[in-house]
Amino acid sequence: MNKRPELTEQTKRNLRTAFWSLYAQKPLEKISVREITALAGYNRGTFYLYYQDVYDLLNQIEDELLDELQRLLKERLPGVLEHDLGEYMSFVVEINLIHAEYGAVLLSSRGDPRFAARFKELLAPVLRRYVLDGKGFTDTESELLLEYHLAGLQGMLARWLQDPGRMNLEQFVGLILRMFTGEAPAPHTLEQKGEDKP
Amino acid sequence: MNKRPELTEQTKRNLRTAFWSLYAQKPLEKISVREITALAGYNRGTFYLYYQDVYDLLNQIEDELLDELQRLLKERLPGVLEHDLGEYMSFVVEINLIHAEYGAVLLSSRGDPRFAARFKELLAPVLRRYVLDGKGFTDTESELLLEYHLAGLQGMLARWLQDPGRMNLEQFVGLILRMFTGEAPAPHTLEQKGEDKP
DNA sequence: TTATAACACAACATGGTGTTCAGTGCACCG
DNA sequence: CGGTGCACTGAACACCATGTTGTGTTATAA
Repeated sequence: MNKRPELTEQTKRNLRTAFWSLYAQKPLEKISVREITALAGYNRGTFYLYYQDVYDLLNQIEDELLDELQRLLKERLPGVLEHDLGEYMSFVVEINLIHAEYGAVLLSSRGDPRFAARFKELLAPVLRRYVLDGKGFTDTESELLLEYHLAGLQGMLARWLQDPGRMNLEQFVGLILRMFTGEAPAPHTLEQKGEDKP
Repeated sequence: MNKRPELTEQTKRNLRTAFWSLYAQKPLEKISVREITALAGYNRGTFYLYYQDVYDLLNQIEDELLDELQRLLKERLPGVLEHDLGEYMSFVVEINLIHAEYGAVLLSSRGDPRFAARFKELLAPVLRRYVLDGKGFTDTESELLLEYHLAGLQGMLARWLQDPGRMNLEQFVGLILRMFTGEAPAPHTLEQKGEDKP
């Protein structure tokens, strides 16, 4: 089986594209296999050659995104300790910006809470180390504060992705770091635009 | 119609209880009307006398919770400005604790993102005023930071509700306020247990 | 006592699901 | 060329949930 990988990949991609154009419009539970294949121009049976059901299709999209995020992070930033948190978060945000079409939906309130949970799990180790470790928190305190930062970051990222044009990447990452460090509010360092060079 | 209000209310309650015991176990999309009525001991048609479908049932539960939350807040804390943020957040957390069985599920990663969004909208005005206003933030900055705090608060609350026994209410509210004020980490003031009396 | 609200029971058309299987067209390989 | 096999079609299948409807039964409120 799979003698023509490029053809099958194209078919899967077509189905995925069709699904996504529907998912961007309406909730998952109202999307049928019939609709997807009709939109993509395939027979309904073809869908089942590649996916078990609609949820499986969404899962595969999510898996790919998360895998790529993790892969890129490990590839370009091997050993987080050697880099600073700002560089790390910059890269996280950049990657999300590349796939903004997906992330903006999946992380939003119309999205999939399970995807958001997995996204947060991916960032948890870094935040734990940089934001919480060595600050003398109880285990319970750490866990709760970690959740605060993870959920907050995810929520703010989702909102920024809705319209990234309103604030540039450097300023946005600055906001993130400000929340991480618990710095006293000094927003005017952010208000000045331009002059991003160190 | 509705000549016997107490009976119909009991029936609706029975259906809701049956639904909830299913929702606590498995995702919404795998819960059928047949299951609910079978568990509650009614005919399937009875369900449609009171609810349009399963989503309608969930929505009614959510509406009731949010309405009660808003009602209690307005009733006991009329005019937020006259009270301090600590009192307000204490009360918010208390109310959530009362309905922990619902909130812990609805706000969790297994829950309903739309409910979480509505919950956040309810708290948005207070946070905006107390945490962000008058600090010189840009509109865009305010909106993003507000989302950070709302999402963070909601996430941390959801996690705390999973097992409220691990940290008492005062300490938990202390954590929340710490995040709001962006105070420099001084966790040891929280670590001391007991001595909750003022 | 009687009207009727609350609910049961059963049947219905509709539509999605997941599977199967014979058939078609195209690509690649000898 | 011509054969082999893969990707896909088309149609049918049984199954199940949906939402609705019509006809009952029962208990209670007036």
